[in-house]
Amino acid sequence: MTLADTAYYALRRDIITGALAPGLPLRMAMLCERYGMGMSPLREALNRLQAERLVDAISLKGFRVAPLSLAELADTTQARILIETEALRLSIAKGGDAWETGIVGALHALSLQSQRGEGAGEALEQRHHAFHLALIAACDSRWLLGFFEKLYAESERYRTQSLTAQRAAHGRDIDAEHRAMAEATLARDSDRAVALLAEHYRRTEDFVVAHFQPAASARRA
Amino acid sequence: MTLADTAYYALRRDIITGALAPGLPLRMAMLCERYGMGMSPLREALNRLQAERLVDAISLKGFRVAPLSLAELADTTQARILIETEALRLSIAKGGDAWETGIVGALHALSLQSQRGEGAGEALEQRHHAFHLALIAACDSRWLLGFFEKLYAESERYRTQSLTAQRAAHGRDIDAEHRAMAEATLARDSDRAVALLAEHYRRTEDFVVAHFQPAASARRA
DNA sequence: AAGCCGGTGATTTTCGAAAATCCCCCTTGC
DNA sequence: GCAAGGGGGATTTTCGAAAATCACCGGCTT
Repeated sequence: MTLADTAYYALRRDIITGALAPGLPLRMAMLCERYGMGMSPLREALNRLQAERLVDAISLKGFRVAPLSLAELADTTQARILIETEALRLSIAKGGDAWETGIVGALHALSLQSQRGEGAGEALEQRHHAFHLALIAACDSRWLLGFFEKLYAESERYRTQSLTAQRAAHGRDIDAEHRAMAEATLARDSDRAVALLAEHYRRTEDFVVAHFQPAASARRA
Repeated sequence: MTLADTAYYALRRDIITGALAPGLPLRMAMLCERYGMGMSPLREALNRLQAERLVDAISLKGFRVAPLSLAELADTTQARILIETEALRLSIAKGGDAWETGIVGALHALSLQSQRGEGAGEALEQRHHAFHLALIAACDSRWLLGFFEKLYAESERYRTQSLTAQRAAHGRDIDAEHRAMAEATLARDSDRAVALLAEHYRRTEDFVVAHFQPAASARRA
């Protein structure tokens, strides 16, 4: 893996987790120090992230972490439901044994980690992503899967801004929602699976809206 | 505008028009010569294009123009219909006078250029893009508009591969299709507008499939 | 006192060379 | 004859400095 790839993944993670706050100006000198490399690989990584809308670039004024806003969150959720419900329908129509197996496995791994409690945030997030990917993995569309990844990353940024996503549990059993989705999907009940998925995302949006800290977004810079 | 931006737009155009053939390896020395700049801005442009799937990058082996295939074309068309039909429905629901005005104007400009005949390929393409954008301009979703741009670019690559897109006219009146779409849209008849749009894209796909020259894709390199 | 102009320092952008890596072909050994 | 190993050249990747641009501040004019 090249340094540019390393920089890309590191920056991506730091932006999604919020280690680099929304709106933060990304000065080259600071980034060189932080990631221990020259500016060439960093600039390449930033250009990729710009195309994914995780950073903004302004000509001759450099880069900054893309800011967050509730209006953008609504758009993201809406797009996400559109993409993933279609991908889920396609998967249900086309998926075979390997796909079903992947869902069952991902759900189990997610459930284990989720009961394990507070400490394991990083792994929990990874398994949550793996589960949602498993659901739509058989859709057989590079475009839909690519859009899914971008939208998932953007959604995750909002979730981490909401009180460190501490147990979204407020009157909500997320494990049960995941189980219900998996069940409807494996039963090849497209309409029910799609409805559950959309509802899942709408609730997540509501939770984020309720706990969103606009202060977390740095000023325009 | 920075050199990197210049390189980005120039490369993007050359890839979409086919001036840089699908599959062609993009050697830095060749690109420096062709675009008259050093490699830093070129590499930044290539990284952006990679995120848009117009070029492939393989670690330590450089970049190449993303290859085309009929399987990918089917996926692109399917994704395009999903995105644009939703964006069209939203636009019809939300659009105001400015939006309607934009459609009428874009349709007129397109029609003028299209009757003007063979010579004006570049301008025709630009107006064709402007028309399709005008239809969905009121959807008020950055994500959907962004996806539209990527999918449009990819579709355009296939169209230019098909016999220089010479008058797709084979038993087809494209102007009439555009007029019908605009009419249904302005009448706020979502279902009919969406059906016409989807049919428009399916026919374009069929035309491309019929005239596609697989030889045009350079070998794996 | 308010507004405009110019200079200085900070920052981004770009270049060209150095370092690292890969590809191809030739040699060598079995 | 064929596979494995190695060397030379081509290519990508990375660095650090130079060039270009911007932002801020103080002074000057009105």
